[in-house]
Amino acid sequence: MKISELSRSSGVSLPTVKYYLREGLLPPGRALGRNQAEYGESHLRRLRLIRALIDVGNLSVAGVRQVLQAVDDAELPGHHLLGTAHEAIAGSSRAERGTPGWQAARAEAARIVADRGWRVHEHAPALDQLADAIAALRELGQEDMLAMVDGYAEATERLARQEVGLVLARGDRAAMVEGLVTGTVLGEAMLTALRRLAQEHTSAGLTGPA
Amino acid sequence: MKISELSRSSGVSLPTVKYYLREGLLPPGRALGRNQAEYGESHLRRLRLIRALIDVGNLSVAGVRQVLQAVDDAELPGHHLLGTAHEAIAGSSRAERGTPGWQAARAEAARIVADRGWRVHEHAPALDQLADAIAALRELGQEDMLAMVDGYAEATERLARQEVGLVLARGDRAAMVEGLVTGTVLGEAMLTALRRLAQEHTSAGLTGPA
DNA sequence: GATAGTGGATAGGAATGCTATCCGATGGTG
DNA sequence: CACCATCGGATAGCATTCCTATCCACTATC
Repeated sequence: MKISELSRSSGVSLPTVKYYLREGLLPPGRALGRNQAEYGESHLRRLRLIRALIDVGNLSVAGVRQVLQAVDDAELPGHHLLGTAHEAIAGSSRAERGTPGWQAARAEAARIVADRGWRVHEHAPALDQLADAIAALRELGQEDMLAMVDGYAEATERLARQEVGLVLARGDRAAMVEGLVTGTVLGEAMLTALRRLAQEHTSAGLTGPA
Repeated sequence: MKISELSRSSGVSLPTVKYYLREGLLPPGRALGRNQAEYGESHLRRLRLIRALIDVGNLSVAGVRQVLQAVDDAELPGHHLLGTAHEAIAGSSRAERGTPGWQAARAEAARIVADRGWRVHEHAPALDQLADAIAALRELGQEDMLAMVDGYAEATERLARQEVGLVLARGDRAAMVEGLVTGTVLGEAMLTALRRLAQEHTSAGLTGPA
């Protein structure tokens, strides 16, 4: 198919498709001439993945590129792909790191993980994010909220087992890789949406009107 | 304290403090003269909250303003405050809504919530976000990931009970309001960070090296 | 009474994510 | 085989967001 059809059937405007091509999110089509190229189903599929990551996953264009490069790297072990996805999701935190308070929070994050017996990369971006949140709670004098950490950890551990199991249940590597990325990013979107709904339901039941 | 001291002790640059004042995130200080004003502990506290919402919670300045207005509205019932916080977090989704596929996903989201017996506002932004994720998964041919929804819902329901309980355990309204906001926003940050760590641990155990 | 700092206003700037326009080449259409 | 839409490729512009810089007249303080 030509670029205009790719644009039409994906719902992404033509200038935007060109932009994604420029940015290397979308691989170039098969060149038919100096100014003609053909795009296939894989391009359409890729375009949909890009939109899902940007629209639903709130990834930046740079983050998407990072993820897709990892997806396309056939050599990369699945485990590293997950790390790449996490880095891309994480984006660049604006939080102040390096202050004594943050360092303490960071150590606390490492201890929480170690106490659970979780083996994670010591430079995992999620450790820093956890430290960001802990440091912020302490700074705001909301340390009682830290009591939730255990509950969060237990819940996420159980969920991670299901998620990883689901991805591994797929046969081939390509499907697993896509499942890993979508599961990580879109799963997070589902989880946070459901959390908000559960909060609303619970708080309505306890504090709101009938 | 004067504005420069407020800037110094909060770690927020002076032009940025002025910017937050302009934007109405930070209430003006008590005017001492034509060009002097005094700021108190409450300003420092508010400034820290602003930074936490922006840095850790990834809220936009507009979202922070929305949340803070609700926080300051002493009349607003707690339940509505939660809704405001959710709206501010949600931001403006770029996802395509209104397509038949999305409408179906939206109906599915409503059914999931109804099946659980959750009573939520029918226009809750989180319902749309859930629909965004469901629609994206379907469009990408990853419907097997939808099997996770039950697990997510159950986990978030249990967590929400703990969270709401924790906030209600506080005595006065002001503390509850702040706890609600920080619990919603920073709790989400903690939950997602822990989810990533749990995923990394689990996937390492199953697919990675010892 | 110099000087540093103040509130207030306005302008500038970097990053992000597109969108618009121009170009010359080409492909299908009649 | 002429024509006009469309193509790829490139460059420029634009809207938004979140600050940052500069200027100003004034004032508290040393």
